[in-house]
Amino acid sequence: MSRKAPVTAQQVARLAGVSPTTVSFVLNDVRDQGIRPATRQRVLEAAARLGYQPNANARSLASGSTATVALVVPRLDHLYDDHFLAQLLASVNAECHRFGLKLLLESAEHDSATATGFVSLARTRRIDGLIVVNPRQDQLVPLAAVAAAGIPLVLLGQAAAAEAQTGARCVGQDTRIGARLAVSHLIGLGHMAIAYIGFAGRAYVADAEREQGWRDTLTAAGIAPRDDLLEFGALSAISGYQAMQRLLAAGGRPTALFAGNDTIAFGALRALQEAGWAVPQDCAVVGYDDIPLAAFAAPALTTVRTDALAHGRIAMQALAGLLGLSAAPSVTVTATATPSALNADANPVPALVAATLPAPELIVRASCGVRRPAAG
Amino acid sequence: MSRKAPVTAQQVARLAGVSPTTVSFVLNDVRDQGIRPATRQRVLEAAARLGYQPNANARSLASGSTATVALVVPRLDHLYDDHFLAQLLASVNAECHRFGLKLLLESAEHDSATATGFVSLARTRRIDGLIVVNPRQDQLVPLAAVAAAGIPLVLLGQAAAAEAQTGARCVGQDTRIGARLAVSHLIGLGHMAIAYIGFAGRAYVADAEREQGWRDTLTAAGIAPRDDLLEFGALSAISGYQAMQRLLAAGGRPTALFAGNDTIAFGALRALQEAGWAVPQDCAVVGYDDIPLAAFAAPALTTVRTDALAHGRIAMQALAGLLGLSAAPSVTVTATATPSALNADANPVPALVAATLPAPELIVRASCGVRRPAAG
DNA sequence: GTGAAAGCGCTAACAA
DNA sequence: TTGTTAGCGCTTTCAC
Repeated sequence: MSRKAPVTAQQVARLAGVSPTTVSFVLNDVRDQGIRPATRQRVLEAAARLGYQPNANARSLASGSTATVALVVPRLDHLYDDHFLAQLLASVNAECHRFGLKLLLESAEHDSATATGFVSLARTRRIDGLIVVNPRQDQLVPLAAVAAAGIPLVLLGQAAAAEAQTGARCVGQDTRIGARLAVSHLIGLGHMAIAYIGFAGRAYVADAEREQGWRDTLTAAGIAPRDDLLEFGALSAISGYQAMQRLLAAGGRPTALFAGNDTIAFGALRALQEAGWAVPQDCAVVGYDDIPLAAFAAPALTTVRTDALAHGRIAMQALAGLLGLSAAPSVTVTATATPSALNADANPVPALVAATLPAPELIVRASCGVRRPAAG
Repeated sequence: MSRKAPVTAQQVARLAGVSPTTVSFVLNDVRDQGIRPATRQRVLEAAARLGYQPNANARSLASGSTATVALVVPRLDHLYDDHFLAQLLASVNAECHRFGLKLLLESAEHDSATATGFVSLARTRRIDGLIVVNPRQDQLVPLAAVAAAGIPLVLLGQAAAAEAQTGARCVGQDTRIGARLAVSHLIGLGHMAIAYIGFAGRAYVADAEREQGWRDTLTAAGIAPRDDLLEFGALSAISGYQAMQRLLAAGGRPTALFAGNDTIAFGALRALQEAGWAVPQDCAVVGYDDIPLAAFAAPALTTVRTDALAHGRIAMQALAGLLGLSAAPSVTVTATATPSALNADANPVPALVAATLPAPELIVRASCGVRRPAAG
């Protein structure tokens, strides 16, 4: 069956015996036009009877806003191993809903530094604003240009420091804090030979920060960070497995490991086990992220929990603020469209993001050598 | 800084000394208009110099197509535990790129049965087509209406049977096949008391099928499926942990477990371990999905691998077929826009999806009681 | 080969 | 309080 010709505002207007303007006013809930309740009612009924749904493109073209935002992630296949990203995605999406916004998903993996997809998304007016997750260093310049062009932009996973550099709103935490939590706990347990396995060879800020946190905390405790206790994996368990094997082969004899993420920790646990090392007796292990399976590792994994959902939520709220949306969308009746996102004026009022990111938290389980508390 | 007034096709036309029409022809690569190479060149240069990016909304309004498709998932927070979904998302996105399409992400969790978001997406012309993942039973009627309205629709995770019922293209496998693989392997190892833990209380087709596969395979082998060896969890590890505890408490004394997914298997392993049961000696365990951590469970998890990436890829190819796009997009120069997706005519040629879904595969590791092959 | 002109369906001044 | 009238920026038919 072929597509039915869609119902237009014209038809609704005709059926209700009013002009298209009135239909537009009623359906967009323009209050200060003082539409008479009876007229309003008539239009609403006509729209409902015809099953009218406004054409989003026509609306966007005329109004200049799309009620759509983009979430740009470095690579979507990180989703396989990066639980933090999965949570981010889910919470950003949920928050979008609350603001009546649609979410366009974009991965930056195919973009060269010159022709970045997010720039084009913004310039083709497909979206009203965007959130960029963990931008690479070489993307900061094009991103600054996007921000300078007045396009609402939030950088997620970038500590506030980047705000001056890029002119974009930044939501993120210095993950050195989490690293400190993990490493100082291990130091407190008496460990001196604490290894670190990074997850991205310093390509991402978060990884570099975590390594720096490891260094700083050791140094502050009067322990020299040893390069023979430093290894790099990727995000995956297998990479952690291999990195741990290299660490063991190098002969540095770590008594504890701080893994850049939980998935890597899983791989490391296996490598240790295969090498005949008992965890935590021969080597304590601490991970990062508190993925759902962390509590189900053998032994259960001590890890640093950061609130990914809060990150996503706050980033989206910041973006909504830049877009000039602050309240939840009013629940509109029947065929009425989602409220259109109004463009912020020049120099939008800086969004007050009341909520702040909760501090990371160390979740102590069996793998670091303390008697295990309740599972989970 | 406020938003710069965007460059329009008019300006490009002026600079190139041609009409807007010609600009449109050149930039859309309209071949049969026989644009003179010199003119073409002039337009291209003007566009590049001005940094022209066509307004996507205007283009969609005029052409009727959006070059955007939606991916509708039941709930996005399933992403925390459902690795299959993560892979689906990544592969659908990657394939979108190849066709020059944008991806709108939509979760169906907020939709009541009456006002389904995907219906409105399609009717507001925000998208050219959509892929719906694991539709619920009560969504099939609205989905059939979408298909009947001529909107390109692919159902993912729905075996071909649903094709007649919904009028939509269905991409999926009967997961009874995978269940059979797992259960018959256990039977082959001599197990008679084989338990099953489902992941969704039969709410989703895939779960019901898996349970049915468990029943059928047992029955075919002359073993009566026992209700005291049947339990239900959710998708998560903790739910698997609890379900396994209930199974143990019920006293059915299973010698093997088939878990509805790997995450549940992780939970079950922990419950068994805490109860003092050795795996695989006292109870063999087989999972489903082959998540990246499956090989790193202790013991390494035997599991059924289905090719999620292929599912996503093929679904997207099917959708592209319905949209009348089949080739990869031509790589267009500089400022040229993405090729617009042409609407399929009435009664589009049924897409020939050459690629078929690979059959599920049993990955044998240590947890089912066979000497463990190489890790990974 | 190229241009003129008529929309696509909606919004929003400005009139009435 | 409502209707008239221009566009928004692009595509596309038809005439030159």
